[in-house]
Amino acid sequence: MPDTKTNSAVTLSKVAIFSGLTESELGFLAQRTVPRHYTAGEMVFSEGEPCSGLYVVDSGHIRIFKSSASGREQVLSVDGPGSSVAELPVFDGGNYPASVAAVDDATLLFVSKQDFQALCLTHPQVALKVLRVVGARLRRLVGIIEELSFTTVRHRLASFLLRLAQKEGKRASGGTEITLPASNQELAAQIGTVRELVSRNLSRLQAEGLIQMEGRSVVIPNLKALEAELASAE
Amino acid sequence: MPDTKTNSAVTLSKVAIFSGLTESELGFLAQRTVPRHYTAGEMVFSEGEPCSGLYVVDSGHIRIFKSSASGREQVLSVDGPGSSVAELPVFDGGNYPASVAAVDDATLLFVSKQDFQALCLTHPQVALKVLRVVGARLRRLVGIIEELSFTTVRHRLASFLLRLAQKEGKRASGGTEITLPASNQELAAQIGTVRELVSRNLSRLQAEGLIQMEGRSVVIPNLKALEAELASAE
DNA sequence: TGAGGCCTGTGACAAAAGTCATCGGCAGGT
DNA sequence: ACCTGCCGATGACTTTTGTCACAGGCCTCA
Repeated sequence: MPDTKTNSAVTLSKVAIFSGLTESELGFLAQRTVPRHYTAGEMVFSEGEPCSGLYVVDSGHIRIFKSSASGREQVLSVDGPGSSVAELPVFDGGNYPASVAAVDDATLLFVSKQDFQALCLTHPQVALKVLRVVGARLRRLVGIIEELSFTTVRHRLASFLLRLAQKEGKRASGGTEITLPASNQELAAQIGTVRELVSRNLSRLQAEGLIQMEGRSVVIPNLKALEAELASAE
Repeated sequence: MPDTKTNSAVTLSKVAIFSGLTESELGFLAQRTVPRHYTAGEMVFSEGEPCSGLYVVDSGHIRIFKSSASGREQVLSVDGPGSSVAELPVFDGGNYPASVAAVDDATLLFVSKQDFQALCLTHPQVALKVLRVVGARLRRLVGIIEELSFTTVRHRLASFLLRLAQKEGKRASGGTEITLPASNQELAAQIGTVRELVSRNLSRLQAEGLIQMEGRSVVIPNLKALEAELASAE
């Protein structure tokens, strides 16, 4: 199937860590790539498993998360097309430090450890690109630690809403409109708490007039007012 | 001063990310290296500052930490000789994501961004080594997130004591002996809480017979018993 | 030697986080 | 149409965390 090959190359060219490669190099890599399809919620791999290679998101979204013995989850990152996953364990030889699952239906391209390491040795710029991507990842993790360590659930929720508004907020009648994650359970996992506290805090923010909810859609009438909330208890 | 040059080269050869370089390459790098001395508690750099290069610990120890507006601190890592610091911001061009200070009197070697990037391009293995080191760092951060998100102060404290026992515990009369960080304040920053809770929880562990304290030295009579504590509330 | 600084330990509280149980709504399947 | 399962909201309660205040020890420096 020649289609797979060319499609993969197109996808790869859009991936941050592979930008800058020539067309023939991309083609070479694409040949060694294995596309895998996942249905919503399906696991890609679990923490602790030995790492056999890295993945590139072709379509759909994935979530990287840790789970606790008691069933709680903490989301570390949600990534869409063009993102690479598990670049790091490929290098340090250890197991996957966290689990990854598909959020919606998704297609990932698998690149084996060997192929990728070889590529990095022959193309030093790739390694530098990886380092850049990993830098961003590290910053995000430090940000999560900072929030978990210093702030309250309310604060994290407000901050989450603002991030969402900034990334995908639409101007709507009376404010900025955003769409919450599918469930409060999921939102809770993303800000490091439990379902009930998300529910309560959302209600409270609404009661205070800082947000207006209607199902999963939320309108923020005044971004500044919500931001002020962050400063208050830092 | 010829001493500086050769000493630096000796130090550099012991640094994980530079292992594998030839002697002449190390010498070359050592020439471009600037040794800086810091007294206990002195800041090396603060989060948010633009990143001008990376540091290698020659002697002494440094702590990497975030601080909150209200004055609390969260330690991300404490590193000794042979560790490199801030490898990552060198690559992604951003500012330092956290602050670094000397724990005790320490000497660090400074390597400028330019020199280091050039080195990575001419020596691809260096970039791979950096990736390996960064992998370890990332794992540690994920571990911190996991603990902050899922566990209690008591749990984190027990886990901290066990880590310490494993790393530097000495067999002593009646158990394994370890030495706590200089102050409860510092210990609190390392496990993500406040001074008072550390004090209380240590007292409680002692009351329960899980540890015996005498000043800053702690004897753990039964490692298994303390480990059991971890499983209880995961 | 005495004042100030920094540390620990602790009681009293206040606030936040989390647990448990319940109710009602809304699907999806049989 | 009805059962079942998942989800959201919410009240009641417990546990954990964090804050404030204060007492006392130890050290240093003037």
